[in-house]
Amino acid sequence: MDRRQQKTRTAIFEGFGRLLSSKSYSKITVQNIIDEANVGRTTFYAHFETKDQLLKELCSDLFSHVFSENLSAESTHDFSMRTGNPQAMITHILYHLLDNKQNIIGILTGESGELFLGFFKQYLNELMAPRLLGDTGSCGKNIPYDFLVNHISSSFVGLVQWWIKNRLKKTPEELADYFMAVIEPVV
Amino acid sequence: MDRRQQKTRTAIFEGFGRLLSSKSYSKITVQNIIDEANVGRTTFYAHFETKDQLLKELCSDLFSHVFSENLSAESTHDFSMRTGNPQAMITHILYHLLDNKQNIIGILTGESGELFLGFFKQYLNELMAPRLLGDTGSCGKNIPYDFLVNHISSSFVGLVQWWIKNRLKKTPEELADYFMAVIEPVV
DNA sequence: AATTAAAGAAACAAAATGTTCTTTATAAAA
DNA sequence: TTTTATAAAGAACATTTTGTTTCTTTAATT
Repeated sequence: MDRRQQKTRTAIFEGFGRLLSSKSYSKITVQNIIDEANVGRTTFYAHFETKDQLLKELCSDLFSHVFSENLSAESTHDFSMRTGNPQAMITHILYHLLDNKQNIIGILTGESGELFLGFFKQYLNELMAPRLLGDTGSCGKNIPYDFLVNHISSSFVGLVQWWIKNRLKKTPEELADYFMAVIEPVV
Repeated sequence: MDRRQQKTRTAIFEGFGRLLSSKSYSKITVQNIIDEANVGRTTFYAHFETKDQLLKELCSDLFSHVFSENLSAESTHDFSMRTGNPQAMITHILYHLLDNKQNIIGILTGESGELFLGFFKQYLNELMAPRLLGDTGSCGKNIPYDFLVNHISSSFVGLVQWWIKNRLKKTPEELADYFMAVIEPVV
């Protein structure tokens, strides 16, 4: 793919990311993005149909990265999280949120954090929650399986919200402990 | 207060509510609201500074109603939910969501449901979660109290999301059972 | 019936949107 | 290198939305 396209795409993502940590999604205009990314108007619309589309693609980028390596699919060689060891998996995801070159925490901290966590939850529903639950579901208590999946995802989103609200004053390891404590009885 | 103001305010709320069940918040323009509510432009701006302001006030209206009667504060004479009996409390809230003349389910079902559940969570944090937890916190496991409060609120929001996603194909009683099953070990 | 306050209509500048066209720069292929 | 093709920039445009203003009409309170 053309290097120019790559550069433009990156510039837009980065500019958008910077804006998102300083103002809310709904208040960000295409004009702002154009100015911040320093690209032409035409160029923006050549890459993204709308601001909403940009948002979606950014989320894909962000979260597919978070869930990538080892975590998704069976491609993993890391036996520590192949079966069991949910603790490791959770810590892993949280570090991924922290780590990144991209601006995930910045974006999540901004006014539109909730919006992103909405997308995040979709990924959790597909990639994390089902791996925490056995195929079994919980305690045979007659609770729908997808209710439990949803519960775990919601709880994880809640965890992240709490973490951010408390200005990251906890390590991923501590958080994993908390999470397991409230979720373990279910899985 | 002047009846005219009341009528206008109601007209705007209702029109806005109708719009919200058919299109997403971000795509709704002030012009749409004006047309739908059938009030003058000037009138709208006399009542609400911005669309965001309208949103906030609508949420206040909606959720303060849901949490009102008996539920909030000590003003309750309903001993069934004064202490304990969380089951009753949850069922109660869920019925309130269903019941209403207002369009809560419609709004929650619309594209901006998440947005509203964000506001909803704030109310839960203040009014529901702390009453489910004793003053004690959980199992003495060294987990921050406000983490647990947040966990419960997140879980409840998740429950409502799941309920809506499944087109309300569960009774509040059933949902309360599910909720207690996943949350009881914590409280 | 007189006073007060709200609603409605019309018009406005400013900003944002999405599109079209031309020119310039950059990458890939020969 | 030279050629070819394609992406980006820039400018201009009609539309739409926004938030305000001015003025008139209508309804409530006293």
